[in-house]
Amino acid sequence: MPVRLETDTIGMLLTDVSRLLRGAFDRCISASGLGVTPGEARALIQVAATEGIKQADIAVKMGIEPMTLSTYLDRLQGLGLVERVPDPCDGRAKNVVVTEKADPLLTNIRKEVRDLMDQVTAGLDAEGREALRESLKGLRENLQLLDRSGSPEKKSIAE
Amino acid sequence: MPVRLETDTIGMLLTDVSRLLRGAFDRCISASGLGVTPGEARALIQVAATEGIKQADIAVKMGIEPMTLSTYLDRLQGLGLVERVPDPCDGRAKNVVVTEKADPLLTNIRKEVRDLMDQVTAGLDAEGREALRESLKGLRENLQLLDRSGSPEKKSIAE
DNA sequence: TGGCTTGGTAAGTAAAGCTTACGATCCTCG
DNA sequence: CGAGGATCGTAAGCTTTACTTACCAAGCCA
Repeated sequence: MPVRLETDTIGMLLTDVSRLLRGAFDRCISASGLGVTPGEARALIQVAATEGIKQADIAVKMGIEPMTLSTYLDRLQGLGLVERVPDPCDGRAKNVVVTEKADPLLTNIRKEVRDLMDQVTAGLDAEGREALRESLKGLRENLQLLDRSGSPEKKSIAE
Repeated sequence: MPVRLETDTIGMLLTDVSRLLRGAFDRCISASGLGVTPGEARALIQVAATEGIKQADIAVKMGIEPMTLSTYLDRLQGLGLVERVPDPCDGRAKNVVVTEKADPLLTNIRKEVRDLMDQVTAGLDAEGREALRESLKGLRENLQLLDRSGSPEKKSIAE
C-alpha cells in the first residue's frame, strides 16, 4: 500500500482542483473573447438564475460580501450586461436584471462551462458525478455552518 | 424532482467550497497566532514532505509557477522556518529544508488541518471520504492534462 | 420624531497567483 | 574548448478575488 502523501489530502486536493479549474475557466473564456472574468461570469449566472432579486440577497446566495458583489456588478453594468433597477418597495434596494445584450453571452458561457466540466469530470460516470456533487454540497453546508458559528458577533453586543 | 439550480453544479460547488475552506483555514490558523497564510502553510507542508528538494521541483509538485513559490519561501525564510541551501551538484539550484524552529509549527498546522477537515467532512463516512478523494484526484489529473495541452508552446518552436 | 437597522458603496488592503525580464549557471555540440 | 541554448531562481509589476472599515440614505419602530 503506497504511503498516503500529505499532498493528497482532501483539503490539498480541493485547493489544487479549484486553482486549476479557475485557470482553465479563465483560459477558456478569455479564448472566447467574452471579456469577463470568472468571478464576473459567476455573478452573471447567479443574477440570471434569480432575476430581479436585490443585491443583498444575491450576495447571500453567492456566499460573498455585498461589497464584493457590488464590484462585480459595476463591471458587468459597465459592459452593459446587467442593470440595477430601484426596488419600488424599498428606496434603498436595487434589483438586478440581465439585459438582452447578455443573452448570447450567457448562452455561450453556459456552453463553455458545460464543455469544460465534461472534460474535467471525464472518467466519472453519471453516478460518480452525482455522488461528487452530493459530497461537495455536504462540505459546503458544513463550511457555511462553521462560518456562522465562527463569527457570532451579530447578536449580544451588550448585556 | 427539484430543479437542479445552476448554482449547484460541480463547478460552482468547487468554487464555493474552496473559497469557504480557505476562509475557514485562514481563520483557524490566524486564531492560533501562527503568523503564516494558508498558501505559506501549504508550501511549508510541501517542503517538509520532500525535504532537500530544489525549488523548481517543489513548484511542479505544487502545480504553481516557480515565482509564486519563491515569494512564499521568502516569507517562510523571513520567519526562520525554512532555509535555502545551495545544491552542491548544481550551482544554480537551491535545496529547501525546514528548520528545527518549524517543527512545532508543523505539528500544530497538521493538527489544525486535520481537525478542520474532520469538521468539514462531517457526515461522510470513511468510504465516502475515500470516494471523494479519488474523484478529486481524477479531476486534478484531468485538469493538469488540460493545462499542458492548452499551452503547447514548449516544443516545436521551429520546424 | 429620534434612533437603530438595513442596503449599497467608496476606499483601502491582502492573498494568491500570473507574466515578463534577467543574471547566473549548466550542458551540449561543433 | 568555447559558444548557444536551456534551466534555476528571482526582481518587478499586474490581476483577480475577496475582505474590512466607514459612510450615507432610506426604512422601521417605539
